[in-house]
Amino acid sequence: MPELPEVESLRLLLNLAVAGRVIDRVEIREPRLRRLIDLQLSKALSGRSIRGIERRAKYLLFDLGEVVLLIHLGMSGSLTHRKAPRAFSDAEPAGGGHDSIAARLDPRHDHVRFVLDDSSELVYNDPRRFGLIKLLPRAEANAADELKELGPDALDEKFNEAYLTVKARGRRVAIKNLLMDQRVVAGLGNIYAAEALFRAGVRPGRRAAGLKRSEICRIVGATADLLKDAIGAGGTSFRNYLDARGRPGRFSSRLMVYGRAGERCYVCSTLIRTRVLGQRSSFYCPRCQE
DNA sequence: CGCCCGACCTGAGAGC
DNA sequence: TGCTCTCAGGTCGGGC
Repeated sequence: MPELPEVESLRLLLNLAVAGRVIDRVEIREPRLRRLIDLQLSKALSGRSIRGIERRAKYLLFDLGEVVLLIHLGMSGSLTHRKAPRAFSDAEPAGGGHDSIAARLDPRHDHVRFVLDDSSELVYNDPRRFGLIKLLPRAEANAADELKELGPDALDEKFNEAYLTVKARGRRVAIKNLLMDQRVVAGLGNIYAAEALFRAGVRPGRRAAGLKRSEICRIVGATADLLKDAIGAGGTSFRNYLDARGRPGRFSSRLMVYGRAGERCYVCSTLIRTRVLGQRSSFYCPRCQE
């Protein structure tokens, strides 16, 4: 699901929508995510104000003062901000509502609702329940198991040619798998690893250790450009990702290889191929990528 | 340590 | 229509 651009787009919208608001209460309808949600969450969060929202890799960190709320969307999670639920008499006539919010989200998978002091709510919806919602004491946030091993953010200056050169040294894994290893570089998933390699002109199956200096350099540059473009477009909606307003990302139409097996490369018209690497489908153009 | 694989879940789409 | 099969944006833990 959401990779760095989707989470970052979400963070920006949520900061506008809910920063400064106070959490009145938290309703947990389904605590069984990959790990059980702490049922004391409501008690621990009620009355706290949301100072701001940060991002590390694909994790959102809600700054609540003494504590930090860590949220990961897994493969299919979304977090949408909804205005106060309408009174029954205001409801849309049957068949009326079309465009709006979360119309595509199945309400059966609204697992957690954070009700705010203006009666709006933040709803966590996640059909596959691979996500994570966890509370951390502020002082221990950086040492949390989920965060302590993360490499530099893919948009960070620290993710540069020298760094990737060192990390690729002696590594026999495919470069795509290396890019998806969150301990090496944080934020890339299956879509953006494939897209970055297309932009860099490097095949996903190439062994990391066998890359030329110039290729490493192009991968780093392509990754940064790609992520900035994707964030600017509000991320990618391949299946059902929706942003905080319940709208799909606009980067989907700009994917060059992901999900395009058998279609023609937009650059050279060669058929896009697919190959499984590390149990994930990889897409590439055999002509544009060496 | 590096690497590979299955597990965790539900739903969409393809094929019969 | 309905069944069965495969696949899906991510981790995590175990085995070698």
